[in-house]
This record gives sequence, structure tokens and C-alpha cells, in this order.
Amino acid sequence: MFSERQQQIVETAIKLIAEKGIQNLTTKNLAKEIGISEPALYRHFSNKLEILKAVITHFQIKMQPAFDKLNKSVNSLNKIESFILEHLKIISLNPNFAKVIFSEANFQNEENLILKMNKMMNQSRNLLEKIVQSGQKKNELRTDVSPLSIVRVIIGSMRLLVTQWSMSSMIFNLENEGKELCEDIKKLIVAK
Amino acid sequence: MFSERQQQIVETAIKLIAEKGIQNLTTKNLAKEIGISEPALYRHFSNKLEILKAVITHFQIKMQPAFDKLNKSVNSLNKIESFILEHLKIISLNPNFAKVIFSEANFQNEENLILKMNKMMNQSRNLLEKIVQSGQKKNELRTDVSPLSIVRVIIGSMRLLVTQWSMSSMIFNLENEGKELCEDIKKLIVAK
DNA sequence: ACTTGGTTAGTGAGCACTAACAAAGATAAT
DNA sequence: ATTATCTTTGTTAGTGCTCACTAACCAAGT
Repeated sequence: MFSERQQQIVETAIKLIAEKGIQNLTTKNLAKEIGISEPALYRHFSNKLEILKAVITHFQIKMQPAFDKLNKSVNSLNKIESFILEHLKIISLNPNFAKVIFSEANFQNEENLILKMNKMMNQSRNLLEKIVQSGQKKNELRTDVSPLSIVRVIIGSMRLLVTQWSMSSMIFNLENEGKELCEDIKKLIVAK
Repeated sequence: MFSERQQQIVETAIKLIAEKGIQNLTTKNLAKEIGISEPALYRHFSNKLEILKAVITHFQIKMQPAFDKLNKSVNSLNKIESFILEHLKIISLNPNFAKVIFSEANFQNEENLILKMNKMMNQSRNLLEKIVQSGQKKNELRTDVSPLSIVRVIIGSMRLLVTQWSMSSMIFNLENEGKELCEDIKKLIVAK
């Protein structure tokens, strides 16, 4: 799909955004960081928007394993645990992701980009919602709380954790802190 | 503190950011929207950064009532309910806030701004953490879950709700949806 | 000979911001 | 009471800078 040079451009773009925000992603900086000239970029992408689109596609590809692992567990609490921990694992292994993903608002002026990003986010949320609903049906999760609220609690606290981790310059171990949060969430939502 | 013209500039800046993101906040657009010339802006603020600082100060002032109302309740569950609903009420009354606040990452390259913003966010979080801790001591909240997790669950789900509201072009009623979320959160964290 | 992937030099557009000036109201001197 | 000066708040015109992107050329591999 992407040539080696294209991948290098995408990865360097992510690095630049993570370092100093999306304002830092200029064609000049990008070319300089890679060690080629600015016009050389345009041999691999027709314009800057295409580079940003490729960045999001890159995320989708990297995030896929988090979804693949889910079907391996039967119990819905285990599925939710996998959902949380696998997501955090991937983000932990690709620290630059966090900074870019949670600056989604930066894409506000580019309709295409925000649509692509929302689609990706909704994919996660819908999957989790199905898991929660089936968990309630099987009486593994408490049913006195709406599935929507449970999903919001899980995704919301996950995102907040990642934001705090990212804002703190990754000062704490995301996976360990994530495990603790996950255990606590499980206690909150398990059927009594 | 701020003159009338300064307030007008700040409010128009918020409007522009809310409409099309922070990239839309240029001195040209700002002046045009107000109906004055660009250099006239510089009679009221020394530069653009000062305008952005004033935007954050404006938020702090508007958010203050949410904190003032908290001391009126004794029960910690009621305090948490106030915390959530008062915050959502203010955001609901100032829809542009959401778009700006949650694009905090946009300020990434301006150290001063991000510090000011974080300070404001931490103020909320610390207050909530104290409420949760005292609630656990008084056995009003369950103690098998760490206070940090409870705070993350509350703030995280609140922020997610606001983000979803903002991204959906305010299609649902934030206060009503907030009440439902709040009731569910209370069920999750109340002592058994 | 053609394709691929690079180069140098430069374009127009938009950015935050400034220099210089003008008009009106407030303040003060005559 | 009138005149002179100062302050405030606006204007037009323009600055230097950075941006994404392009024209034209070139070297190496197929």
C-alpha cells in the first residue's frame, strides 16, 4: 500500500506532531527531518492533506490487533479487559499516537479528516457497546445502569488516562496504571 | 478588569474558534467580525497571545459558579452530582466553550497557554478528588475502588459526553443526558 | 529513450504586526 | 468662554516572514 518512503514520511509526520503539535508539521520541517528537499515530498504525496490522511490510515492499521484479540475471550468482563489493555498497549508502544489522536480537534477545518477520524473512533465505541449489551444479557454485568453510560465510563476514563499520560510527558507507566484502572472499572460494572 | 471592547474581542475570538477551529482565529477575521480594522485590535491587546490568555481567563470567570455551589450540600454524592451538573449547565449555556476547551491540544506550542489551561483543569480535578476521599471516609462511597479511579471515571465520562455533544453539533440536550449519566455514575460509586 | 526520485530557485497567498496619520473628547491654560 | 494640548481609538498602507506548492532541470536505473 505505502512505499518505504511514504511510510517514512508518515512516521516522521507523526513524530513532528507529537513533539510540538500540528503547527509543527510544515512541509519544510518534514523534509528537513527526513533529510530530503521539500519538493521531494510531492513525489510521494500529491499534497499535505494526503499526508494527514495517510497518518490516520496508519493509525487504523496499527490499532487493528486490539480488535483481533477480542474474540478470543468468552466472558464479557474479559473482553472489556482486553479492549482496554490492548488499546493501551498499542498506545504505549507508539507514544506519539496519543498526542496526535487526542488533538483530533486540530483537524476541525478539514472535513474529510474529521470524518475519517470519527469513523475510526466510532468503530471502537460500537464494538464496546455490543460487548456491554451482551454482557448485560448474560447477567455478567450489572443491569441497573444503561449500556451507554457504561460505555461512556469506560471510554471516557481510558481517554482521560491516556491524555494525562501524554500531557505528563509519559512520566508514569501507562500499561500498569491502565491495569489498575481496568480492575476498578470491572469492580464497578460487574453484576452483583 | 476587561473593557467593553476587550470583552467583545474575547467573545468574538471564542465564536470564531468554535465555528471553524483555532486556525480560523486570525487577526484579520477577528477584526472583520467585530467590524473594526486589524490595527485597532492592537489598541486593546498587545498581541494575539494576550487575546488567547484573556479567552482562558474568561472561561475561569464563567466557570466559577460551578465551584461556588458545591459547598451548599453536605452529602458527598450530592456534591458530586452538583459538580457534574453545574459544570454541564455552564457548558450548555456557553456552547462555544466546549469546542475551545477540548481543543486544548491546539495550544500545544504555547507553553504559557497550556500551563494556564492545565491549572484550570487541575483545579477541578483536585476539588473532586477531595470530595471523593472524604466521601469514602464517611462511608458514603464504596471503598473497594481507588479514589483516583473514581475521579477518572467521573471526569472522563463527563468530558466524553461534552465532546460527543460538541461533535454532534449539540444535537442532544447536554443537561438531560448529563443527568442520566450522573444517576448511573452515582449507582456505580455509592457504598453498598 | 523513459521513468523515478531527487535538486535549486522561486511563486503568490496569508500571517501577525507596525508606521504614520486623523478625528473626537477630556483636560487645562489663558 | 475660548483656545490649546493631550489622550484615546480609530484609520490606510505596508512590512517581513512563513506557508504550501511549482517550474525547470538532472542523474541514475531500466
